[in-house]
Amino acid sequence: MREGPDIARIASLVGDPARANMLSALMGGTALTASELALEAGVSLPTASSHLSKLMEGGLLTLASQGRHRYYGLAGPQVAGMIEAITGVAEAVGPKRVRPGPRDAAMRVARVCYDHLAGEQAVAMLDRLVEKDILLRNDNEIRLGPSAASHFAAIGVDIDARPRRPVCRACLDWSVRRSHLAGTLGAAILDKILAEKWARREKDSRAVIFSPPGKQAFERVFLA
Amino acid sequence: MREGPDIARIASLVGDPARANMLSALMGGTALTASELALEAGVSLPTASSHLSKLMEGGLLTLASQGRHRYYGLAGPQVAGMIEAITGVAEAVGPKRVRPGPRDAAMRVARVCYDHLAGEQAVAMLDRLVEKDILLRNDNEIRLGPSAASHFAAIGVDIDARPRRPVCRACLDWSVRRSHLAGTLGAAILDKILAEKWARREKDSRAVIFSPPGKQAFERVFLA
DNA sequence: AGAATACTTCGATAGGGATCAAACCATGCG
DNA sequence: CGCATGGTTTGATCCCTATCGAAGTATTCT
Repeated sequence: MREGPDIARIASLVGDPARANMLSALMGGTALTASELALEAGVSLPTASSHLSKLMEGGLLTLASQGRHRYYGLAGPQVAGMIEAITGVAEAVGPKRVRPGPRDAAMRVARVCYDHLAGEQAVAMLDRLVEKDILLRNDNEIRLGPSAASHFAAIGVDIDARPRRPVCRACLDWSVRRSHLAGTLGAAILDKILAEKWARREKDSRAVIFSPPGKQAFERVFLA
Repeated sequence: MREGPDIARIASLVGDPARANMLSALMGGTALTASELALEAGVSLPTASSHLSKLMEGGLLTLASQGRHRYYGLAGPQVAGMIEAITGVAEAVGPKRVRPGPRDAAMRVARVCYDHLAGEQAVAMLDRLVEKDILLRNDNEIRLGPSAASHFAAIGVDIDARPRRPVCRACLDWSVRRSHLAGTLGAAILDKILAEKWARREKDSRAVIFSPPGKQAFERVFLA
C-alpha cells in the first residue's frame, strides 16, 4: 500500500463528466455562476450545486459572492495546469478523432461561449477593438477606452450602464488558444449579430453560421 | 453541453485509489508486473488485472511481454507529466498535513519500494556507488562498472548472473525527488540489509528501521 | 509430460455516488 | 412587506463499478 498525497481523490473529482465539463468551462479564467455551469455541464441545478460543493471542498474552486450571484472560478494556475495536462493526455490517447466534419470547422470559425461569441471571428474582433483603442487591454483585464461609448452607440450596441457582472472580460478560446471578448459587452455584441440576422445558431450545437452578407456586415463593423 | 477530448474518462481512470497507486508506483519509470502492482495497490490479483486492462484500454499504460512476465509501464512522458500535475495539486490542496509523525520521518529515511530500498539512505547509496564508479550512470540508465563484480562479491552481495529483469535500474524517490537503485541488484542489497539484521521492516508499513550498529555497518559498506 | 508460476476471465455481491424532484434559504426588486 | 430569482439541502432511486473467490489459460521449469 502506498500513501502520500491523495491523488485519487483529486482525479476522481475531475473524473465525473459533469464536473469535468464545469472545469473545462472554467478554463477560460472567467468565473461563472452555478446556473451557467449547470447549463454548461448539462445537468440540473441541484446536481450542479452538489458537484460544486464537492469541487469546493476538494480545493479546486474558489467562490466569489456578489449579491445573490455566486461566481465560481478555478482555484489557481496549478489547478488549470492540471486540467491542461489531463486534456492533453485525453487528446493524445483519444483516437476517436472523427475527421473534423463541417460542423467542427464551423465551430472553429464562430461559436457561442455561453452568451458571447467565440472562435476565430471573435478572437479577430477583440484584436481589432484593442488595436483601435476602443478597448484597452492589460493582459486579462479589459476596460472600455475613451471612444468606446460613442463607438458602440454608433453601431447600435448597448453598453450596460449598471451591470451586475463585468462589461468586458477576456475569455480564453478553446480552439485558437487566444482570448476573445466576454462580459456583458460580449453578450450584447452576440445579441446584435443574431438580431441583425448576420448569423444563425446551429440547432443543438454551439456553432454560429454567418450568412455571406452577414459576414461582410460583421467584418465591416468589427474588423474594419 | 460541452464536447472535446474526453477528460473525464482519463481522470476517472486515475480517480480510483487502486489505479492511482499503481500509476504512482510506475512513476519511477520502472515497468512492473501485475503481481507487483497488485501488492503496491493493496488489492487482489484479479482486481489488479481488471484495473490494468482498463488502464491499457485507456491508453495510459504500455505492456511489454517477456515470457510469462508481463511488464506494465506508463505510456509515456505525457502521462507521467499528468500524474505529476495531479500529484502537485493533491499535495497543495491536501491540508491534511498531519505533522509528520515518527513513522513518516522513518519513511523518509528508509523504506521498501517493493523489493528494494528507497528513501534518503537509498539515494545516498546510489550517489556513492556512482561516485566510486562501481556503477555507471547515464541519466536513467545504470550499468555495472568494471569493478562491480569484485566489489559486490567482497561485501557479500550476489549479482544475479542471468536475471529475468534488469540488474540495475533508476527508480525515482517519492520523498527526495532523486533516484535510488532498483533492479535485482537493488533487491539483493535490501536482502543483505535485512539478512544481516542491520534493519528491520516496520509491521504494516514500508518503513525500514536501522538499528544503531546496523546503520554504522550500512554506512561503512555503502557510503564510505 | 507434469508441476508450478504468472496472469486473466467469470460470476456474484455490495457499496458508493450521480441524479432529480421537491422543499427550503437568501438576496434583490417593487 | 410580498414576490421573484438564484442557490442549496434533503430524500429516494438507481446504476455503475470495485471487489474477491474460483476456475481457466499460458508459459516456463524439471
